[in-house]
Amino acid sequence: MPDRPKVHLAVDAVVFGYQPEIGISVLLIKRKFPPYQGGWALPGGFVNVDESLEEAVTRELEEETGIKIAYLEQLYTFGEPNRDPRQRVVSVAYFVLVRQDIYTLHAQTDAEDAKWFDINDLPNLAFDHKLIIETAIQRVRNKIIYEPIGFELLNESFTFAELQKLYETLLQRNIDRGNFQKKIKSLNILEELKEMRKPSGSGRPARLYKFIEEKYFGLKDRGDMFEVWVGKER
Amino acid sequence: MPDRPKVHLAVDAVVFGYQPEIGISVLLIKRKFPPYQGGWALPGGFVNVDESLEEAVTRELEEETGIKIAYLEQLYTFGEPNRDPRQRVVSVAYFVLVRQDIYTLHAQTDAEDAKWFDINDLPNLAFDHKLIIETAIQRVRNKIIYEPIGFELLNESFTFAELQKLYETLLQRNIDRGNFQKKIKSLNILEELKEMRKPSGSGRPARLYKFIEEKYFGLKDRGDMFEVWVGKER
DNA sequence: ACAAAAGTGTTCACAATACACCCATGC
DNA sequence: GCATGGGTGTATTGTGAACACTTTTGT
Repeated sequence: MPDRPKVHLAVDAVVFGYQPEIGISVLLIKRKFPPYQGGWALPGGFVNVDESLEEAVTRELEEETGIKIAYLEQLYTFGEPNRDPRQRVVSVAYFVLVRQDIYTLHAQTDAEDAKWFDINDLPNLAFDHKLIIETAIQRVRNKIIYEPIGFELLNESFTFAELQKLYETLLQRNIDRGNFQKKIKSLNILEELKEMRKPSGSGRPARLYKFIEEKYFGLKDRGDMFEVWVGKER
Repeated sequence: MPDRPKVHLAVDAVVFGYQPEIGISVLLIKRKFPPYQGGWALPGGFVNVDESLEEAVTRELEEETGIKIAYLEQLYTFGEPNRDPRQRVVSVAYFVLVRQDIYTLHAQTDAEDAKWFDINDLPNLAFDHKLIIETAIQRVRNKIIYEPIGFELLNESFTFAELQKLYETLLQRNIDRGNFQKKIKSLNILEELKEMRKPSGSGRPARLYKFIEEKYFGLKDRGDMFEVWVGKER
């Protein structure tokens, strides 16, 4: 193999979290070194020669933020020659979903170093990281319609109202309550729990449900689709 | 930035072609150098420091096969540490569609070096290229349902029968003739030509159509989907 | 009792499906 | 005329969408 200048390989992670009151957030870190020193950027870093790409992402996330991954998927590889001002760096971007209940980690983490940002209120970003985040948002919005990845953003048990609100946030549209419930129930991928969620004010308590991954794989194998339809409402 | 061992970056292309009598084929090259010398592999090669990933794919395809690209899309990045037996090579895979009418190029090309293979009858492949091809086939099958990429595999003008046969081949199912025609026509992305295609044997001549990209973008912007439905037939 | 939120049932419209029928050509 | 493939029309069925109604809680 001829000796030639080498291209550096990095991984970056777009980590999504969800809070009902806030919406979808992305985890960003403040850079300690140039370029873009002191600026906000995606967590990530260079790949070691002996680790897989997924291992590299997981390691970097652990090192920089201590986050727990609920779902990890390769997003896209960004390789424009000038995306890093100093040298040629190609970055394999991943997107990550984390659960609500461990979302509070950002409080434990050094707030100067790692912070959640509402996806509708992002700061200026280093490199092409704005483009990467936009790509990730698109992907999640598309994917949530035909694959049950939304559950990875909620607690293990959740109510229909919570699930619906997540979908409404992601899809940016209102969904009919009754139809949503019937549709999801017809997919038979949820387990009905005995517990209920007490309402904050008045109102009937809501039943809690749990996503059962095995049931979904059954669906998939039979060729049936998940397909949370795209309601016309609003 | 710390000095560290470098990862090599390559691109590979899964080039798809289509012939009604044969089906979907993939373009492979016979390797001239180790590893896997003399074995069949995807066209591809290392990325230069000053070129984008797409430029690298295009250049390598030009160099190795002289093919003309109708559609190019990034597929996935394969980065398992041992996918190349000698050193760490991460490969960004692309899939490419080429048109029927230039498909005959493979005859001009040195038959010892580059050849089309029916996707149902592939030889042993170097590296993890079998996995890459399988991933590409999956992607094309999914994508053809909701994006009009099928046209890139046909001539510029085509009949409904030809289009339908392509879809039946890709989706591996029979489609009702009348419903298919109505569905595609309702999308309003085709231009009706004056010419007809003379039948090979007996039968009524078929009208020729042309795909108009601008019309499709109109659809997309309005939020309407392309959505070649998945008929239940067969 | 009333408000509020959860959950179920009912109706309507439209689109996918199946399939019948007509059209244009070769032999 | 008949076979062959192209093209259009139509009845049926299934499902999304809208919305009304019932249930269970807090105040």
